Amino acid sequence: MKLLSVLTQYGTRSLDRAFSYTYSGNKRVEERFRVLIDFNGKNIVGFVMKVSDTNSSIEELEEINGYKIKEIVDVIDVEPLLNDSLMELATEVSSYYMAPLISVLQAMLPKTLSPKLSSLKGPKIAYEKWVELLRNDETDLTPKQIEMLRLIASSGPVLKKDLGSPTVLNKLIERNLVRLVSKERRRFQIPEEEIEKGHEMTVEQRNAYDYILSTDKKVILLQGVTGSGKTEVYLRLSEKILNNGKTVLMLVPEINLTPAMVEYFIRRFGPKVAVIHSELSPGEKYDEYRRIAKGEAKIVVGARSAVFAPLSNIGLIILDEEHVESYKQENSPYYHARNVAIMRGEKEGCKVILGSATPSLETKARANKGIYGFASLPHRVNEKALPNTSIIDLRDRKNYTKKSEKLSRQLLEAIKNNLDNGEQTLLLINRRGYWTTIICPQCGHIFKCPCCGGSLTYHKEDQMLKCHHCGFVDHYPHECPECHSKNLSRTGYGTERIEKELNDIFPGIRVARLDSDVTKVSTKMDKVLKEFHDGKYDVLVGTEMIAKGHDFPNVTLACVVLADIGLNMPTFRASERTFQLIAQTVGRSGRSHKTGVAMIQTYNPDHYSIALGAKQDYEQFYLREMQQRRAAQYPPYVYMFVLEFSCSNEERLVKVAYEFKDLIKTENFENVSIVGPIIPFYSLINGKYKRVLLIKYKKREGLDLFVKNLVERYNGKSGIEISLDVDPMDY
DNA sequence: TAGACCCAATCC
DNA sequence: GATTGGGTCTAC
Repeated sequence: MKLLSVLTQYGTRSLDRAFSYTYSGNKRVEERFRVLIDFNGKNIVGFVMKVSDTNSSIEELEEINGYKIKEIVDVIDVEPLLNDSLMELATEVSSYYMAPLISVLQAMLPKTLSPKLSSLKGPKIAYEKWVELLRNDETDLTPKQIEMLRLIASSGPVLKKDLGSPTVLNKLIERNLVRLVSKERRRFQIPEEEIEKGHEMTVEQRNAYDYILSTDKKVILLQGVTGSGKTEVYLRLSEKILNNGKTVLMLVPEINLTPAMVEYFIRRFGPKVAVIHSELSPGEKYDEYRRIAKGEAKIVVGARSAVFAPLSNIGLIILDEEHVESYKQENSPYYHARNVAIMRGEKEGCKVILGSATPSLETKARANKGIYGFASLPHRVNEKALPNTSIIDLRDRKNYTKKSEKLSRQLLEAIKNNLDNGEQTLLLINRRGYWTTIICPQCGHIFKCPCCGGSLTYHKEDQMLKCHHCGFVDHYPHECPECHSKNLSRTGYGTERIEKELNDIFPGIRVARLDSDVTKVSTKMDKVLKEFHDGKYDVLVGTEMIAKGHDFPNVTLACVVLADIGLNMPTFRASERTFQLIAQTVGRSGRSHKTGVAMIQTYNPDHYSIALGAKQDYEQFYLREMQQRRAAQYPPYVYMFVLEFSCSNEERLVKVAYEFKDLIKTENFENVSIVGPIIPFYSLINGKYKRVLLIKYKKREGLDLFVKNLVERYNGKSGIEISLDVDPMDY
């Protein structure tokens, strides 16, 4: 009889431990298999951590351990889900982020392999039948049979369904000339692109390439301005690594937003590439996962979760646009792919490249300190000058015309100019919708989301009020629910209204809009981008997503319509985000032969993130922002844990949050400060109040375990839920 | 006094 | 995460 140590599928802190089960059946069970277990009267999925043989009876085992032991219901897998190296990585991630191991495993594995009940009703492996040649002997065959045999002989294994007549085939099988083989069908096919040779590298690219290969630093920041050709360096390095017989892990922020990067890799490396894509069906994801695990794919291109791709023998990990926040998972286990990539690099003994035009302060600070290596590409490949950028002060009435309160005189002139010249314009407004605030001027009622208290935005397209925070949707109100006044005041604007305004001011203008409302239909994004690229529109209005990674040669004007939106966000990264957004948008203009123009409209023209963003002066921005971070004690000067307390009883919630704070304080950790309990921006969601404690520290040892134990002890008690986020992006 | 409701304990 | 059992509140 076998004794199994099993994690349950429940990713909660109180259950972050193994339970004992027995197995006396004759299926293969090993570590890292999923098993079906009866847990407290319910069948759920468990994950085997350990298997041992025992000669004792169940009764004896129960006697020794002091608890009942059940037999598992069934074995699910026929081979382990993870290799040693990934299992170690999971343990490390679980311990760094203080998250239950099972929740890390669930985040690592594709849906169909995940240790949870829902994975079992997912699609199974798709099989298809192939016909394989055994003996090429044409004696005594009819012409039909010979024809088929020749086809199989000349083209290798053939899909059964491609062969036609099954009677003819059956004769061949009967005579032992061919046989049927079942093979896993790959549902996802990489589009066939022509394999492309590399470009000649510039001197700068060559230097970066040589440095990266020769340095003994394990993590290297590759800082290159937009258009400096980081991609070619990635491709060349990948080529080199592949030639050495190793594999490459290429991480991008979001596949949909960086189709160009994927295409480059496919064009250069063809079928050696596996793409992990958010739009793949679960079956397709599973197929790609298997193809990687079996070693058929040598390069994996994918977003955040691809950092856990089952590649073996990794020679290089590249994380492009390392500053982008989508690398951080927003729910448990709250991991950051950059950090996990570095952990994995260490484990695999390979280098990790972090690429960006505007690196995160954390990364830049480490590069400056010499913890990371540093390579830079300071010039655009085609030696094209950066666009001519102006900041437009929206406080100054001189900058307005009668035509618009949102688009300045200078901007309208520039758009007009571009229309006349047949050149294209990019307008970035980092907010969706038509009206963003709706108030009753009679009684002061503000339309807010009943679930989370966020403000409701009116969307003209479907004439609905929407909450961008929690997804709540309501009909558009024609009167105030409190005083029934029909005269509602509507202010604030987003992408939809800029689109409308352009159409009003320039009759006949061809405007396309791109934001997450449009891209809900998954094919829409590609379509709009392609049409804009092909010149079917004069202007593209959109949110952040239009500023990322695209190359529009005919865009000679790029404008941030309201640069202040991000500045007012309640996070210590507000300036950093604003700078990045501006720098990125400016970089979209004038990418081919024509020199571009960029405009930044703002009410804070003197703010350093805006002034320096317009100049694309990263180094100055870095220095200024580091001073701010130091003064306010934020990363990278300190590390942070964020504890979010949530409870339907506000009084009790506040009490526990203070209690918690006091308990940590009495330990007198060195260089630890606790901010709060603070009332977060969204402080009431679905009837649950929220409070947040911010723990800032320099040395983690001791503090981490103390906090973790405290969370474990308090979580779930008195109806209070506590979530723990290590290295949070906000606050 | 039943049943609604809340909370803490338990799961191998 | 889901279930259970005990304690307390509440409506008739």
